[in-house]
Amino acid sequence: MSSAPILNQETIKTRCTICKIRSYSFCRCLDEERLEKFSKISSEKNYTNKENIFIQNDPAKHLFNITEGNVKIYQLLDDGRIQIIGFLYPGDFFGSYKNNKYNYSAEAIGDLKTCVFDQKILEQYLDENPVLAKELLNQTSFELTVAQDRITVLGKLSAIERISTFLTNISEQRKRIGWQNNPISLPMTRQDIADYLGLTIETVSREFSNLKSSNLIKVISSKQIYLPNIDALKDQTK
Amino acid sequence: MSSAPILNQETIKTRCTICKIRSYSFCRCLDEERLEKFSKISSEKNYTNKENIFIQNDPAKHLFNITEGNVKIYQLLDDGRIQIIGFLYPGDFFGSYKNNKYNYSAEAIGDLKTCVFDQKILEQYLDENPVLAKELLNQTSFELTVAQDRITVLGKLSAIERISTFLTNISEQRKRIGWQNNPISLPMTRQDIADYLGLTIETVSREFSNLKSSNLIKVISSKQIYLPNIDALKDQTK
DNA sequence: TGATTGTTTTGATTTAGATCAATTTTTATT
DNA sequence: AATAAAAATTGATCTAAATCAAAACAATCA
Repeated sequence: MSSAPILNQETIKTRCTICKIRSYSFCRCLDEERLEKFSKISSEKNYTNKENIFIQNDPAKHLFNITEGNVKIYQLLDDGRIQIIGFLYPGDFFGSYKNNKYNYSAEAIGDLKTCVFDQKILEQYLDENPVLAKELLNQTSFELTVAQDRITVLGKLSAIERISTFLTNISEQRKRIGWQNNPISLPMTRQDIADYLGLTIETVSREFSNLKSSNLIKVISSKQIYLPNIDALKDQTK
Repeated sequence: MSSAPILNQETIKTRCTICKIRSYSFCRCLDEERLEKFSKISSEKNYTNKENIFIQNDPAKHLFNITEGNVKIYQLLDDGRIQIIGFLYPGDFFGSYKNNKYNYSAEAIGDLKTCVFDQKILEQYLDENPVLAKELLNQTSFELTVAQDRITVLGKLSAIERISTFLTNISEQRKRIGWQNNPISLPMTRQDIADYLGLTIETVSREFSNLKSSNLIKVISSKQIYLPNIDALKDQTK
């Protein structure tokens, strides 16, 4: 019986060491030794398409890290209007590591695997491992610049500019995490894209058609888009 | 001659200990002893109305903390369109503590006093004082939620909703830092408000007039607004 | 004090994107 | 393969906010 916890420990240790997204996730700053401890304070949790991970204003108890799949985070207004704050990909974290409530709702797009941390335990771990606090600060600062860029997109860009920006950004994000960046796969629906860009589904659809007729995109399938001329597409983004 | 550096040191120490905004700024987490060291790695720098503190894409060398006055941070598109990312008030920090370039431009609104940190020196200090790293992480996380809320404002709210949200947010921010929260002073111009809310100056002006005729605001002077019924104004924000 | 300049307001017109309404296409189910 | 359900596209019309234009108001200064 005494071997059981050790086996378990080994299994947990393995989870982090074999994790495919570690190299571009916030845990990349931890060495082998620290990682072993870190494995123990996290656990795996999976979700299926459209499953809610948490909703806005819930008491914030967890921080999540995507290991596989995609997430949309969004805010709902009381009259039903929705604004998608962001689409998240493997290596991205979401939830809250500190605040008392979640600032947005989170929903799985397709099958999703996450690595979950209890907020309080993570905070303790941060105190003992300042290097992780600094890395989280780095990543949060980067998230902030992304959010600021989005403010400009929503405040100032036209529909065609928003969509061109969206497509080129996705292509760049794919390149960053070492995925195929052309053609790009769009895991979200056209409605999601509309709710992300502050447009209606009809406008998104029309602008996709326009880009298609100007040969700036090639719609392989509605969720597989080839960008024959990324530079020309970038010119559309102003 | 040997007394000069000591005097200087005393002066610098005094600067932090007598600082009026410390209680709501990121340095609030430091004790007396640490604060003394902290004083030495920062310096004071002042600006006048419309003076640029830095511009977007400049190599990021400094982090600034507002001790007195207001700042607008903004992004410029190449065709001259402008989006104001945020208006900053005493206790707010801006610039960059890590990234290689500034993500926005920063300009003084009126007379401005700042506390300036060299990025590299601050980063060293963070390594030695994890408590400050955690506090910066907390504040940056909060900034991120503010930016996310702004994404929803710009993506989904109508003109009248944006302006009502803007006014009630300012009132709440004033309350938070212990200032007069009604009437509120608006240090920025109507054009600035338009560029902040993704609207034109004409639309801002018209909606101010509408709020005036529905008795939801009282324009004491163009930059002094009284909110006779904040709850009713909040209803406008949806 | 009046002249000049900058800021804000108000009015008339235009337009980008929303809304309303069908189709068409894709995906899932039996 | 046929059917149903969901997602995406296309067309016609409408509208909130932009644009264009002018006047009113406020601040600065010689």
